[in-house]
Amino acid sequence: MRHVAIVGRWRSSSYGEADQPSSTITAVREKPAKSIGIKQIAAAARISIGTVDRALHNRPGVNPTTRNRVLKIAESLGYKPNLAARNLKLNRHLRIAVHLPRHIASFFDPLRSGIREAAQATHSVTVDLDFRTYPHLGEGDLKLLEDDVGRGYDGILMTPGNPLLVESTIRKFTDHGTAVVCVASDAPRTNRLATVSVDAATSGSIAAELLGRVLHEEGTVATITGDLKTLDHGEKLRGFAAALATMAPHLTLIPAIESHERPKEAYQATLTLLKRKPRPLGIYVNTAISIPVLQALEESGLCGRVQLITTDLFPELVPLIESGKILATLYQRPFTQGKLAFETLYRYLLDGVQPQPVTRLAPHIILRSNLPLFLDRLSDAVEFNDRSGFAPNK
Amino acid sequence: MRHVAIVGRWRSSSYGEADQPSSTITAVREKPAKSIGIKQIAAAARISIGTVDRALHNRPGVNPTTRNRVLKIAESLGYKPNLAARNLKLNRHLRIAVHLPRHIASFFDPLRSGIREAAQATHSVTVDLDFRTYPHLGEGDLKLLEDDVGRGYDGILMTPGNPLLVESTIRKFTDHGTAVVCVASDAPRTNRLATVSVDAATSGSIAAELLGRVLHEEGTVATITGDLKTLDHGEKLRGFAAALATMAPHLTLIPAIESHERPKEAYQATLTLLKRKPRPLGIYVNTAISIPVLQALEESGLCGRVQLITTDLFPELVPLIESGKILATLYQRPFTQGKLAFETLYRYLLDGVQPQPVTRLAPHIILRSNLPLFLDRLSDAVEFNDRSGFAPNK
DNA sequence: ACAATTACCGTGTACGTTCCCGTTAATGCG
DNA sequence: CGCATTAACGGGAACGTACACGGTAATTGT
Repeated sequence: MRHVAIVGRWRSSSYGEADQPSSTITAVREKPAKSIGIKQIAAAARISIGTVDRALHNRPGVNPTTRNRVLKIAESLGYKPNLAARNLKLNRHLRIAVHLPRHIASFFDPLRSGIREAAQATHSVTVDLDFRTYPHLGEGDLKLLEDDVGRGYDGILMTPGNPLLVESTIRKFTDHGTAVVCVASDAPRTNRLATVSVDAATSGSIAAELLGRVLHEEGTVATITGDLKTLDHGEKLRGFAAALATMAPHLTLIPAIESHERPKEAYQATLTLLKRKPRPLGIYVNTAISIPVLQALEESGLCGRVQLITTDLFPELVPLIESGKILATLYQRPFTQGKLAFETLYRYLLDGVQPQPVTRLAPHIILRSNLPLFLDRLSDAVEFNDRSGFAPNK
Repeated sequence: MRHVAIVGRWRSSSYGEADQPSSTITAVREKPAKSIGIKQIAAAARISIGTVDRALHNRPGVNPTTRNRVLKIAESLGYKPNLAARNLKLNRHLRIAVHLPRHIASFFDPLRSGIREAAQATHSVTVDLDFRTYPHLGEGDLKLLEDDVGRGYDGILMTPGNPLLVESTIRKFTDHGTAVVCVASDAPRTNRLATVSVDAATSGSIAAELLGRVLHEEGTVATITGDLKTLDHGEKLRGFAAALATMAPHLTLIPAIESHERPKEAYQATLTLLKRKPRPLGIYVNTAISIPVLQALEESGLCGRVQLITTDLFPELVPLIESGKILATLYQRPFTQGKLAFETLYRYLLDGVQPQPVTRLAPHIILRSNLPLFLDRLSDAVEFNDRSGFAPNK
């Protein structure tokens, strides 16, 4: 596919540049140039707009000589296609299914909001969003997915629970021409178009570095993880262990404790953990189920004495961070993840932009000092503004 | 101004919800409903599209009875205006001037990129971006601004150097109908529409909290600031001092040292600072001019022994973070700031959405462990993709 | 030589809105 | 009653593009 190198619309002027007289700033025009379109090109080339259209889009049936002439003129005139007209003509609507678990709501609700926000910001194309919800990661998701295979969606957004099981389903989607974008977790070695997630290994590394910086004495640290079947949790632990070895050699790691996302298990595990000798100096909880851990700490009277790093942000954590009982929490930015995932899918479907396969964003390190900046995100479950805006002007 | 409550296009279905039979998922339609427009409303109401248009937009010349009827029908049919068609008809182009200093390039270049990216993502409306550049914050910016007052811009993006001086200029712009959005720094108590910036006070607080957590012994910490005339730097110091008092009472603050953004001054100041007794345990550099500070530390052989927190991210800092000579740097996310500032201005100009006056984003805390995730942003000075995308399909 | 094929190009319509102008019917006033 | 005024509405052109279709000239076959 050929492209004309279109000169952008950006003009710039300088002031006080040695090699560029400041008089150049008078060169800016008062009124924007009459926007030039396919018609103006046709007039300049003395041909019809149909030919211009064919030439610009590399469609067959146009003489290579005239095509080049058109491309030249288009470039010299600074032609930029009117996207409103284009989108109006080929009246597209995108149909996108969104498959996400209900729990943990503090994470997936804002993720959904991010998707909605991005979809709403989409001017000029109507987007149909179909939200599908299932109880937990890896519980009933496959069945729900399979139901949508034949429905002719343009794309779907999903969080793969067990990457191995969804592979064939993803293939079915792509075979039907449906683009699949993973969000919040990856399903590598599948046909998925792209993945947007927080870099899990880095989350673990940050936790290790923070603990290493704060804890000066020699000792042990522990991790409490959710379910090791999900790719993310294993990645976090690997990052944690690796960073601990290189950046905090004075701390040794107690083997990971798996809580299987059950509060009871997490609570019991923490209690037995605190009875160990020597008692761990720090704990890294890499799942959102951190409240039972804190409860166990509290009941043991060790709340201030064991440094704690948690994951995600939800209302119950706020007072604990404010009081210093939690050193830091690693915020996985669900809203941003959703927004980015949608934008990736959207640009692929509409502009054909092949996205980079994985987008890894940096988690936010939330401390006591920057906590206030994140509090507004907690209450925006319904922040979506549905006034569709009839009035265009004023 | 009246609005019809438009039902959104989002559908949702559940699985395994107790009070919602899973059979509801079969209710989704295979093909998207024929998108309904002003014409369909007219047909349903047995009137012409002209009247429908008038009714929907509260234009005069329509009987209140029929207007209400139209609004009812529009709502029941789930009418959503086709923005592409709208934007095509009222052929808008936005003209926006962007006034930013050239230095510090590591900050303002990505900020410009963010603006460009957001402007490019704007489908369906052509945006003219005029970049104006002046050497430094507060040097010649006013003159350049005044030149643009009468040019009829729809909006301008700027970084106020000295907030007091730009007040009258901003007023002139708004008097001419030009919306002003500040980015990276604020000009409070002026007519500016909105401000997008990193919360400076929080930056300072984070620095203090980190130092307080890492330094256990009693001692002193120092700050090296740029120019206290710019609002941001003062805010950072206030945040630093406040957080130090509440969260790290074992550390006492040495009065701020002003470097006036000159490397030489920063270098000298650091040298004399290091000769003090007791020697400071930590230093917070709240401006991007941190290299001279590091040089002074290096020459004094104290590089690992004094905890250092810097600001922003540029290539020279990378090895210093990797080697642990810098504890952390507070990244002000220029790209995101630019993108957000543009989006704010855009949504106001186009949709009339009154933005919230200040948007404060959280700075990223860059440590050694999460540094790799930020490295790609360093090389994207020319990441702007200028292929304007002729080919709509495929 | 003429017909058939092909390569190239012009024309027209539609997309959904906005907005101007024209039309109708009702009202006001002398 | 006749005419002007006005409220309420219909009709239609345009915005810039994509694309189907029809047309013309050039090329080929016999």
